[in-house]
Order: sequence, then structure tokens, then C-alpha cells
Amino acid sequence: MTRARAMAPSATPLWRKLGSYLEIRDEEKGFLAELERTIVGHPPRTDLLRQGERYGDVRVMRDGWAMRHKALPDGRRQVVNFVLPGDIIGIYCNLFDIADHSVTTLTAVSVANFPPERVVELFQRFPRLAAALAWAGAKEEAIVAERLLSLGRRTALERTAHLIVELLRRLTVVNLAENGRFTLPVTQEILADALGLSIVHMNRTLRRLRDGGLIELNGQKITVNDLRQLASVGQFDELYLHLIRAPKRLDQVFDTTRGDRGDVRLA
Amino acid sequence: MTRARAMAPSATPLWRKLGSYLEIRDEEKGFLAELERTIVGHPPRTDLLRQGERYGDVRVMRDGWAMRHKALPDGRRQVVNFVLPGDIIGIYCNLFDIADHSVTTLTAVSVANFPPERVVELFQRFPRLAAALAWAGAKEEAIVAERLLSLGRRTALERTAHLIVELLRRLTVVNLAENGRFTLPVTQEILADALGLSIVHMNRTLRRLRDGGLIELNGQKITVNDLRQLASVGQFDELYLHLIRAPKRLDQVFDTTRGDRGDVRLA
DNA sequence: GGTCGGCCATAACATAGGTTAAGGGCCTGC
DNA sequence: GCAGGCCCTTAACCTATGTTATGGCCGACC
Repeated sequence: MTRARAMAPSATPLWRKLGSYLEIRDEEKGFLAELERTIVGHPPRTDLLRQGERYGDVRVMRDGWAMRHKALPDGRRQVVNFVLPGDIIGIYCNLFDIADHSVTTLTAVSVANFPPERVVELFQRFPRLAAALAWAGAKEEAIVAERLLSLGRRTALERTAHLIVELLRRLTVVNLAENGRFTLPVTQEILADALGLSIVHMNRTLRRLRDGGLIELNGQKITVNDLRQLASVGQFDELYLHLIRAPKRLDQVFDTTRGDRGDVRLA
Repeated sequence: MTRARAMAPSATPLWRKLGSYLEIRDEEKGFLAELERTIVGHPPRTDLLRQGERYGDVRVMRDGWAMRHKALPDGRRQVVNFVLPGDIIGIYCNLFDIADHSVTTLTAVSVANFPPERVVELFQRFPRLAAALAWAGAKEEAIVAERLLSLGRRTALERTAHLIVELLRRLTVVNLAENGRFTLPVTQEILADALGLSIVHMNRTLRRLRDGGLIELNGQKITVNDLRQLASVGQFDELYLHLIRAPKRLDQVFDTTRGDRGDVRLA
């Protein structure tokens, strides 16, 4: 674990995250910057949070990949989601003090840490930011719900195609993919755990996608050759797309809602 | 659709919901009561929200059951969650105007309706309530994540056992179950859609649970005869239990956090 | 520079769960 | 009181996916 300090404030992950929902105001900037003063690095394969143990600080992923996963007592494991730059870990730890899931780094990672009381402070002092945070959480949930649909009703091939498209989209938003090409720092076992498949079947399924010319794999680089077809195989839903690249509507709603009286007015 | 008015404020669903996270203060009571002035009834099998269409009002389930579900273009369907009294529908519609999922009533239902702008107002004026709402959302997500674990890594028998235990617990909290007995207003087809199974296999699996003496079914009444064993079959996690009956810790956190300065202090 | 361990790959075989088909109970509407 | 529709149930069969086993590659470590 490495400690570092500071970074150009506008390059800050939380800023970028919340900024995708509304324009950050001057008075909010200082607070955000303070939240992200402490940057910590972790090597790959480190647990940032362990199922059954206490939550620590709230963490904002700044760089690198991690995974959120849950395990059954007998060791079977499900990866719930991949944690990408800008994502937040353990934000609701004020409520649940024992974690019901683990978060493990996949690559070397750098995260911003702050104590959970700061979240409460944020709710008290910066309602706009609080709303943006809550909205970000809702987006997360939508992604998990979509994966639930995958596991429940999509075949192995469809699931795999869907996940690849999802990752490509999410990574594109944070500039970590271009021309359908990105780094997938993940073993086939982890992919299998994300998709509810056995490792062997995961391998078979990737082979089918490769043989079909939809994707290419070399090492940890994956290239999507035919996004349209891949999205169609995965029955990728355009609605769900909106979630990934969120519309910037919170500003408007806040500006047209009178917070000082019981009265409400629309734009 | 039936319109009605008012109810004893403390029996109000949103009140009960948020009240499970913190003590509602006098100044907050009026606002909550106002939110729930409009009560609307709907018959069974009505869509309260339709995937691909616009969100309407925010709704708080007051009475009855509904389901949140998503469908693939070819008709395959996944039930994401069951909506029980106290649960909230469409609270983040300020952000996503098109719904990525549907909500359909299972029984006759009564809900409290209010316009989404009210949520913004709530964030601005009542940070404590806003936090409680955000926390409630996080709890929802934890339930969905746990179901993801089910679909990905539990067998049909385990999944089914797990779901029954989960429903029993959730219903017990809202006084809709006693002695392990509750009404499950749901066809086997819907259950299958919730668990990612075919209807035939759903039937087989329920039969096994009945033959094993773990549960009894007659009509829509289900009786859990051996909760301990059922929970063990479903590998029901005690951690996840905390989520369902939430600890009342938000009060403390709010009371010990100085919202008026950059400074934070713990109890 | 050999060996050990992690990961990928593929084949052969096993099975949980899907599909199709058929019948029965029960309600609802005419 | 009969027809049609919805739901539950079971049987027979099928297939997508899981399991076990084996080998090869490659990078890390001594």
C-alpha cells in the first residue's frame, strides 16, 4: 500500500463522476477536493473489502480495475460487478457496518479514501452532490439488474457478448477503450464467475465468439471486431445504454425546484 | 384506478420505511405526510411502469404486492425483485426518463403518488430523509446482488429455498407473515421468472421441497415448516440478513457529524 | 536452466435443467 | 351446465452446461 498526495482537481475521479450528473459549483469544488486528498495505491489481487468484515473508509476508484464479489460458504463465487475508475466502494457503510460482499483489485489500483462521516456531511451541506451520489448508486443498481437478466434468461453466448459490450461502453466513457479495443485484466475463471458459468464453458464460449470473428483476444487485450453483431447476439438494450452514459439533467431539476418552500414548480 | 385520501400519518408506508433508519423529526413529519396525501388503488395485473416508456410519479407501495421485471426483445423475462409494502418505485426517475424495467401489480394494490420534483425538494430541505432514502436504495441493491449470487451459483433447489426464506423475512418485518406462514400471490410461472428457471422445473423443485417436508403449499398460502433447514438448503447468509432488518444507526451518525463546518467528529 | 504454479485449451463424459406433450382442476362467462 | 382459459402436475425426452482429466505454454523463482 502506497500513499500519495493531491492531483489536478478536475482530473479527480469523484469530480468526473458527479460532474456527469450536474455542473459542479465553486462552493462544492473545495469539498470534493478535500475528499480526495488522500490517494492510496494497492497492488493487484488485494482485498479492499472483505465479506464478513467491517467496512473501512469510503473509496473512490481512481485508476485500475477491481471486482465486487460475493461467496457462498462452500466457496462458490459470484462476481457482482466490475469496479472501474470513477466507481465508489462502500459508500453506504454508515448503515451496514459488516460488508456482505468483497472487493478485490484486479490490477494495481489507486483509490481516494475518506471516512464515511464525510458522506453524511455531504448530505447535510451539499444536497446537489448528495443527489448526484444517490443517482450514481441507482445507475449501479440498474447495471446489476441487467446482469441479473443475463444470468436468469440469457444463454452463455448471449451473456458473454452482452458483458463485453457493456464493458466496452463503460470503458469508452472513461476513455479506456478505443476502436473497440481494451484491456480486460481478468482470467477466464473470473469471467466465468461473473457470468455464472464454469471455467470450461467460459472457454468454449469465448472460442465460439472468436471463431465467429466477433472478437479477438490476445493476452489481456480484447478487440471487438463487430460491435453491431455482438450487441445483437447479446440482445443489448438501448435503454440500458442511457444508464451508462447518463444525461445531465440534475442541474435543471435543481434549478427549477424551490427548495425553500413547500411549493414546487416545473420548468 | 381508484383515488382515495389520507390515512393515519404514522401508519404511512414512507414514514415506516424511513423511520426504520432514523427517528423522524417533527419538521420532517409534515413534509412526509404531504408526500403521501394522494393514495391511488390499482387492480392486480396492472402495469405501474412499463419498460421503454416514461416514468410517471414516484410511488410508494402502501399495500399489496408487485414485481419489478425486465424483458428481452424475444419475450424472455426476468423478475428482478418483488415490491412489498414500504418499497418505492421509480424514485430516480429525475435522471432516467425512460424506464429500463417494468413494474406490475400482483394483487390489488394501493400506492402513494407524488411528482419526482418532490424528491429533489427532499434532498434540498431534509438531508436526513435524503440519506435514509439513499440507504434504502442501497438495501435494495444488496437484495438484487444476493439474487444475482443465487442465479449465478445456487442450484434450483437452493435458489428456491433462498427466495422463500428471503420473502418470509421481509414479510415478517412488515407484519405480513406469522408462524412461517404467508400469502404468496404469485403463479409458478412468475416464480420461475424470478429464479431463472423453466416453469416445469419450478414445479419439480417446489415438489421436492414439499416432499422433503420443508414447506407446505395450499393455494397462495405457503407455510415454512422447517425454517432452519430451509435456510441451510438455501445457504442463507446471516450478513445479508442485517440488510433486511436495518440497524437504526443513521441518527447517531447525523448527530455526531458537524454539518456546518468542514470539520467532522465521531461519537 | 530446471521446476513449479497459474492459466489456457480441448476432449470425453455426466447431469441439471429445458422442452414438448398431455391431462386435470377450477373459475368465469355465456 | 358447457366451453374456454388459466394454472398446476407429471412424464418422456433433449441439450446446454458442468465435471473430470490431460496437456501445453509461460513466467517466476531458486
